[in-house]
Amino acid sequence: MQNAADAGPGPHYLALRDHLAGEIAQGALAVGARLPSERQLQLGSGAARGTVREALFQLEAEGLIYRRDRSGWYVSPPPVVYDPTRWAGFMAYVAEQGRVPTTETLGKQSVAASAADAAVFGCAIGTPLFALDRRRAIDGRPVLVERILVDPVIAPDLLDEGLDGSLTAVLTGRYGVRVVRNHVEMRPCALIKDVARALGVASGTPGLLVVRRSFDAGDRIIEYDHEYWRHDAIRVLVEVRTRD
Amino acid sequence: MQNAADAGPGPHYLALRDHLAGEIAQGALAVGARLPSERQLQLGSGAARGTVREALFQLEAEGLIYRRDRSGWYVSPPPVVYDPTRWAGFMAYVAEQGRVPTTETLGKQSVAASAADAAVFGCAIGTPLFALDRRRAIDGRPVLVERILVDPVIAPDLLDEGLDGSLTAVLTGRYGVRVVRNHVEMRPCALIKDVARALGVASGTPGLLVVRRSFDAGDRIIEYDHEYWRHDAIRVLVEVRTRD
DNA sequence: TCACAAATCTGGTATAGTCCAGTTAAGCGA
DNA sequence: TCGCTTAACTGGACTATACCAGATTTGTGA
Repeated sequence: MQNAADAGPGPHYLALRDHLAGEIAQGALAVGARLPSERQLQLGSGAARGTVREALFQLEAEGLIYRRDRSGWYVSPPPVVYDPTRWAGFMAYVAEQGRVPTTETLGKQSVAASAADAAVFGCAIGTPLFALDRRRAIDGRPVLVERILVDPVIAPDLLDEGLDGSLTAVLTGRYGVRVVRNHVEMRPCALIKDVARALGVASGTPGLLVVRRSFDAGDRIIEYDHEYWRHDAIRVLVEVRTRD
Repeated sequence: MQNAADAGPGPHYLALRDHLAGEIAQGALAVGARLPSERQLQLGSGAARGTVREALFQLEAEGLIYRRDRSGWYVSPPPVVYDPTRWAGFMAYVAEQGRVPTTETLGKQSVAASAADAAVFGCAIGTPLFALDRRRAIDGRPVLVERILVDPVIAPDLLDEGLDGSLTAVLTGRYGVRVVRNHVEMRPCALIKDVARALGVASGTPGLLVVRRSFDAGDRIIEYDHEYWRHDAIRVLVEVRTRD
């Protein structure tokens, strides 16, 4: 009854959402700024903490804010634009947009192909595959974790390489592989378990799963990649000429 | 302490999530089936209702289940695959996948161009534009609402046409327009207000916003379309040859 | 048999706490 | 001034209720 967070007819949490969204849009809360704590918002709005959190979840779902566990809620930086029809690696297209990309290798190992993997690689279940786990950040903020599977036949010594840069560059330069076709699939998902931990987000945070397969001229699969993105870090853009 | 919904070390709601996800995967809960009510799950799992809902929200975020307001939670049907590089309209690609598409016109009117609209159409703010609001469903379940803006110069009598089918067909057949380029942008969003109401979902449900602009050979904008999708109804797939 | 009214069930919203485990900042001693 | 300990703070998880309004079902009367 005392501030902007009531007014409207709808639920309280939506009114608080609108209020905060307005402050972000007007710049009263700048990019990267920390919002007042949940308990402060609670006092300010007169709502219960659960209601305040409801409003914050909403803003999070829209990509306007994000949380840092036990630290606070922050205004999200703008997303990077990802164009699946362009064959540029993460390091390239993030830098192109004036942001600072970094890559960190979390692990590299040989794993046995699961049933799903085997179907993709056209091999038997249990066949050894190289698995590369990486975490990538933009301006120091982790935005995705990925697992890339590569057939050892294609790159026998891959695990000995430095893989904190562009994997594609390694495959092309060291092994002479040429990717000519890309198959990209996207769907919303929830970030849970290892993925959530690696990104420093709460389990259950919404995300975007990008599954990418690249093939060479002989239609041999080169990379099979699962990327788990923070949903607010990416915007997909496709520009195409009509083919009919 | 009495059923599968405890066990693990993590939070209770994740354990319950895993339990339900398992039942869906195994087919114990079939597509379209209704889950037990929140209060029943509460009794079955021993958790508080808020905790049960937390698990349900998680599954919803992953696209496994959806809710019908004040009716219950249901297992989601499989998503349709949307390929932005193919120039096929909704009616076409949904039918292609063996599903039944329907379109319903919610309204058609002339509106004044907003600042954003004017930038896209290259016209002055306030210039009249045709706005078409539609709701589209798959197998009877509403999956998206859209607003399409069209320049009256291109299709002067558009508002008199029947628009429950393919708008593109009308523009092509009646006005001789030929789309040669498409610009598609996607980002996760929250479905709120009118959109949420039109889709019959709770305000705040996660969704996917698809913004589409189509141009003709003269690079004149033909359609400017905002599609608000239920996030679990769509999967984006892009297949491209490398161009570098 | 059919139409309508009432009781019941369902999710939606909201309150008011509790306890926990990391983060962060304050304070103090060397 | 620097480094460490400690206290305060923050979000995460959870419980236990309560009331509402729309959806659904049940029951009843015509």
